[in-house]
Amino acid sequence: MSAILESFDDISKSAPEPIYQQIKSTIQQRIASGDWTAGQKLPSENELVVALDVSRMTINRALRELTQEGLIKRVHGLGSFVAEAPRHASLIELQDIALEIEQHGKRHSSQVLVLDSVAAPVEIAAQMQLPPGRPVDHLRAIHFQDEIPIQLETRYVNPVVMPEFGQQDFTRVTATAYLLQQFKPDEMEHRVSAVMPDRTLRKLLSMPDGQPCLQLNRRTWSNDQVVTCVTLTYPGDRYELGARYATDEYQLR
Amino acid sequence: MSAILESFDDISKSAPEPIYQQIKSTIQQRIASGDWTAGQKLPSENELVVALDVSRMTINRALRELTQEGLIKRVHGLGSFVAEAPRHASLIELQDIALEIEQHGKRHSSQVLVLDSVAAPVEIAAQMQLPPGRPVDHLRAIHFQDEIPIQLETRYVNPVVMPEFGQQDFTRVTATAYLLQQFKPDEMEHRVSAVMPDRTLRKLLSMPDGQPCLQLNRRTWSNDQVVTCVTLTYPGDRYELGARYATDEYQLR
DNA sequence: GTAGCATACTTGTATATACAAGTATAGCGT
DNA sequence: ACGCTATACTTGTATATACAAGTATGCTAC
Repeated sequence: MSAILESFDDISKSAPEPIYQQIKSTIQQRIASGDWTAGQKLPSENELVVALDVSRMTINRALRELTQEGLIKRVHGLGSFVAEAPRHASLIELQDIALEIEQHGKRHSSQVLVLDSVAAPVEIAAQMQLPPGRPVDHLRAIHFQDEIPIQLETRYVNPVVMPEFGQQDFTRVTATAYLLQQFKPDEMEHRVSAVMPDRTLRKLLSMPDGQPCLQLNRRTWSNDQVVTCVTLTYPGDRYELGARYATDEYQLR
Repeated sequence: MSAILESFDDISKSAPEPIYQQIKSTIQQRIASGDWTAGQKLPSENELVVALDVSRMTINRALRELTQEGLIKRVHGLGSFVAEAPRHASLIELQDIALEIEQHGKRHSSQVLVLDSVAAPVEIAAQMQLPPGRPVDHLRAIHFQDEIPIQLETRYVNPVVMPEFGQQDFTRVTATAYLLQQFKPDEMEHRVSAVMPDRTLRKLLSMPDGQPCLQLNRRTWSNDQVVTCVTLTYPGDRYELGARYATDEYQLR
């Protein structure tokens, strides 16, 4: 029990990050690391109050938001518990494919096909809310899970916001991981569709004839500017997007 | 200004629903009805405090959660504003297809192909966490947007939880709408995949040869029981799933 | 005129407190 | 042995209060 509470050592009241966020991050890390396993009971709010010397409302907010994000489950009158781990890539969160693959116990590798700067074609310019022809960084890479191609990443990046992007080595760190380090997205848009691959795409993803692809298009904003827009293409037979979460309240709109 | 505040008439402190939820619902309705338009400024927290005679923390919680759900946007030091309307079906929320189609100004109709009770096949039983062979209600329906087929719905329902399901007329009200009236889901799971339609499916959806389908599988829990699991199949060329939302904070896990 | 400062208003976070309501358990009486 | 109750602990919600920090506006000094 006290072993669990020791995880919360580095909560600082004068940190730039708010306290409730620090608590959330700590719990997230413990769960992600496999340190806390599914079904395990978390300390009660009151235990955390005395352990962290923080108001109960602050802890309540942290745990409530974690519940909404599906990381923990709370039962009125009983306690808080680590939720079952979702088996699929999350549609909700921004996830680094390398991390995701490794969390499933497989090996990730990637190959950069293209990394250059191009004049934005009209569709891309429209997506990025830039005038057409404006230079944008362009990346095309394949990601492998145990040597099997599982994702084609086609990404455009606004060089005004991310000037160093073109100089990175994306075989060692994925573009997603790099970008997440560099900025904090404040808005995202996801679009999911099913498409048939052309011959090039089929070859790149080692796909048999007649198999569809699942395509995820994501735009990411920071300070009301589109920082990056990316198209992730998955072989339909090898991948599934998914999400599972608690619905504290849902709505029709 | 006061016209806006009049929307909050029916907030009751003794209602079974919590106050913050009533506030959320009120705002959601006003936005959904088109009453409040994108970009419009909402009353400040303090204005709502005096208007509703409710603590600021309660209002703060309502607005904070609406922000997280992408319905409104808040700017520190400036105010709260109605967010831009998302253009696509949301992956996050449970959406009634009839409503969604009508919100795009089109006409919705649907045709029930099958509505019966069957012994649960093994895959369905597994999905619904029931013993195989247990009777489950089974619905198969096509949804049309302006006479064009746009979604095939294949649904299984746990009759223990929803005993009246088999007796409904699903040409007048969709199964989603009916179920949403009947219970409050407390957990959901979504899986999205790309599949090739077989001949039957191609015919039902009036699809040309060689076109893939986007398939959304959703399970819905209430009180830790699977109430319903549904597979929604869309023609790949006529539909796109999407979501856009603010990321108050995102995380890698 | 303009730069800079003061101010008023906004949201963001944190606290202490209170009561309601759900769950499990120990212990009592029969 | 069985059922009921009291109790202790849990989460859920609501309030009043406080301070921090961001934004816009208007005023003042130059």
